[in-house]
Amino acid sequence: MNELSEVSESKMQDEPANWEAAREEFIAQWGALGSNWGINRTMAQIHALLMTAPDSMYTDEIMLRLHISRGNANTNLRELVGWGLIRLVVKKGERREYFEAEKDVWKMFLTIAKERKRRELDPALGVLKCCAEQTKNEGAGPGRDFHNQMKELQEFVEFGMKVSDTVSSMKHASALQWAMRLLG
Amino acid sequence: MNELSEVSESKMQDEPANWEAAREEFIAQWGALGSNWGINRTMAQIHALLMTAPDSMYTDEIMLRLHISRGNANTNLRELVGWGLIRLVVKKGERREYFEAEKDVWKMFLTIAKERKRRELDPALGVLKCCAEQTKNEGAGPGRDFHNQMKELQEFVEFGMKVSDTVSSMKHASALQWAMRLLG
DNA sequence: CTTTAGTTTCAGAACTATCTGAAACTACAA
DNA sequence: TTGTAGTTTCAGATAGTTCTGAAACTAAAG
Repeated sequence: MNELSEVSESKMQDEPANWEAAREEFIAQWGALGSNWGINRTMAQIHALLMTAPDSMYTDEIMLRLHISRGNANTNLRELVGWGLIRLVVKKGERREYFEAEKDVWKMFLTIAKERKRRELDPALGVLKCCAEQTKNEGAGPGRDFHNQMKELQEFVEFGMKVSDTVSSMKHASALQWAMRLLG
Repeated sequence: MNELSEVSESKMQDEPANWEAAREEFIAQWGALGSNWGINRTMAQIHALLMTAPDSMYTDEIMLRLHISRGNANTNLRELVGWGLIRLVVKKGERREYFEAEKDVWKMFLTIAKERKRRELDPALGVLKCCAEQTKNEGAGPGRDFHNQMKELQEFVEFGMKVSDTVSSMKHASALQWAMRLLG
């Protein structure tokens, strides 16, 4: 907050790795946050590392930097590729595989939203549909109430999914425009 | 799917606890889903149980029904009250505390959205702000790139929070109307 | 075919989150 | 004050998740 004064000098050349301190912090914290997000720590850390990497990196660099084992690095890199949050790059004349993160914030958001929908909404919808179906012939009374409740929840979830799909299909610009109208 | 035929007979009176089978299923599955949602299983199960309960219930009933210990029941009931997903009811002339769930879907959604924002967005924003602040004097180069990236993420998260707040402050009806416009 | 650099797998270790059960506590009533 | 019904707490047990390290595997190059 009050660093305005002491920071501005001695900055440019003396400490080439200065921003690296902030980066280190970011990687560590982002990893911790991963837990609240249902993403495991290593996966979040690798993502943070690659997101902030000036150049693409290969497995051993990542292992070294984060002090993790080969197995762990491999599993989580693959998982991240699966999500679409990082991609594999092959460099001409090089045998080993490099990885780089998607840096576009909107694309990142879409990827995460899609995956969360798949993991959270889809299975919930399945359960609700099944329970509603099983009780569709209940007459008046608690059975009917239960059925109605399942139905209501089902419709709500379906509705949410439709909104999510609509937003997902928007280009960044039009989403922004739309949101501005909502907020303004 | 093809149960239309065999279900319709023998339904109304013979099996008074028929819908209970579907309810049992719902409770079990909802509990399992809790994991993907960052909510622990017991908490999700208690919530499912109370959501589908015709009447309010007290601790011992819940313990019995879900086969959980008193400590566990107590902790998770308190947690649910904390979230605002269930509330404590005191019955005239009765000493013990009863619990009942909020059944309005929209209110439920708002409650969950608010809590998730608090647990997922707020801390992330903190990290981003801190990292952006620390590097605000970086000149051109990787340090500046890092700063810009943190800034971009920060703005995106803040934007998301604003949208979320706006939607949260809407009445169910107007939210619906707004969403229809988006979808239609 | 053999060597070498790199990738993948997996059993068990380490760690984390959740749950139990029993004891301590609270507060009302006799 | 003592008894009783109900609530809360918490140390240790259990279950679930993630990580390690080493061995098996793959494929390019000699």
